[in-house]
Amino acid sequence: MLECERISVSEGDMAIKVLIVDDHSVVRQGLRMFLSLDPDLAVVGEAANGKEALQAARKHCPDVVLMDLLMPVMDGIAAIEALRREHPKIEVIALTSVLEDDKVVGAIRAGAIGYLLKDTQADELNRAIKAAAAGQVQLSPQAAARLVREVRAPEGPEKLTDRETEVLRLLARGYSNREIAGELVIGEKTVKTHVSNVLSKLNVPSRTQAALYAIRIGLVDPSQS
Amino acid sequence: MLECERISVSEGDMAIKVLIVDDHSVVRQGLRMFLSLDPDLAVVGEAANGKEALQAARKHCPDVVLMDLLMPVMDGIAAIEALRREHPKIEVIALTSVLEDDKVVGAIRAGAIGYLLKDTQADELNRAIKAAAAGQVQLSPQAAARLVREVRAPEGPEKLTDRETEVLRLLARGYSNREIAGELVIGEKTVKTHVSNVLSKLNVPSRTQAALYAIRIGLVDPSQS
DNA sequence: TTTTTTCTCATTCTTTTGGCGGAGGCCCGC
DNA sequence: GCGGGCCTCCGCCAAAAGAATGAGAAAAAA
Repeated sequence: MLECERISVSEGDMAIKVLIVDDHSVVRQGLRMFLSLDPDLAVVGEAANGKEALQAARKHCPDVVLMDLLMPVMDGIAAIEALRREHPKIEVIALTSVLEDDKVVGAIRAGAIGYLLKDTQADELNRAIKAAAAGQVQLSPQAAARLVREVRAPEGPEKLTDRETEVLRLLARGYSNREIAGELVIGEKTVKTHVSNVLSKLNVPSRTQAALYAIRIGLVDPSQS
Repeated sequence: MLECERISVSEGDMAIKVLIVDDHSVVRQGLRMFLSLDPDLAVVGEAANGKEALQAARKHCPDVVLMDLLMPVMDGIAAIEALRREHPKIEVIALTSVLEDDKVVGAIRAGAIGYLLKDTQADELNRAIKAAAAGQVQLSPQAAARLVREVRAPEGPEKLTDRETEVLRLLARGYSNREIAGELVIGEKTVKTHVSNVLSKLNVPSRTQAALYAIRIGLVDPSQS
């Protein structure tokens, strides 16, 4: 069903086909330059967001995908999931400029085999790609550190207590801590405690993301308010 | 940017293009019948909810939109706001079965030029559409009464610039200022300026509420993220 | 060509948020 | 009776967010 073009790689017969996904064309160009120095690698396509990445993957059938995580239209993590679901044989290396705890875990969980920072040296990047093509895990040391911390936390959004759910509900309607405190007739400090617990349990870094979570799971109706 | 199909109206050259938005296909059919009796009017499209309405508006570029207020997915008032923001030249007539105080005001504030009940007579409806196309206000007497009570609320969200909209879009996906800055390749200070402007223009006190607004008007899809 | 808008960045200051640790009271199940 | 979870609150502290204002540059509109 998924027809991949049978490209004849210009150099060598076994070059690793790489797809670059990043919303900044500058970055794409930069990566292309990096990778072109290695005859074992062949950049077969580029994409500016997750959606394009899926299309490009269908068309070019790469061995490895370099995927930025912060992108418009379709976020990198979502793209990784979709990509892996559709093409289990394609390995994905997540590539970001900043190291974010939740992103690391999210990317790995979504199916990435590697996680590198954009300031990675050219040769390290090349090695990582080759490792990925061989199905070997390749993490930047920092990313690995973040990961182990999470690994032993078997994860899965923990259950919220009744009170926490209530706080989340108000939070997701745009209430400030003070307003929530007023509404629930408790102290603002208490609210902060609850909010902190909610953020930690949901594993999100900010109240806005907690609000988005609440909306996603239907805790609140965004059109009401 | 927004290309509208250059349709050649079957009858007459200056027929008023009307878009019907209602979640009940029966109602849509009924309205279509009503309006087809008048050669000056041409129904160019239908939509079942706010989101479809936005798409349909982009595609068909109507002169007047008949908008039901009670709809799933995207509420009518939110749709009016989004529609008016995107196409200031399109006039919207709110159409409901029941008269509700807050809905009237909300609809007008959102940018509707008219407010009619669904039991309106065919000829009155036609007149209202023509009036709306000419930029004239047309309210049902009852609606007018409710409105005057509320009249002096000089609100109305100001228009966001392209950049501000972009910032809002990211903000509504839970991005921090720093992340937005990284994504747009600008300084964090600049992002803060934009965010401040957005909050001020939307008249909301926090980024979370701005995010909720963005979701309400369909700027972002909460299920993606 | 002016004028206006937009985008950019900066500084300063206040408020809000969020993390971390501790603590007392309460109720429930073992 | 005794842990354990839950709710409540406290303080301290660092980071983030937000308001207010100014200002240069580029682009668009007049």
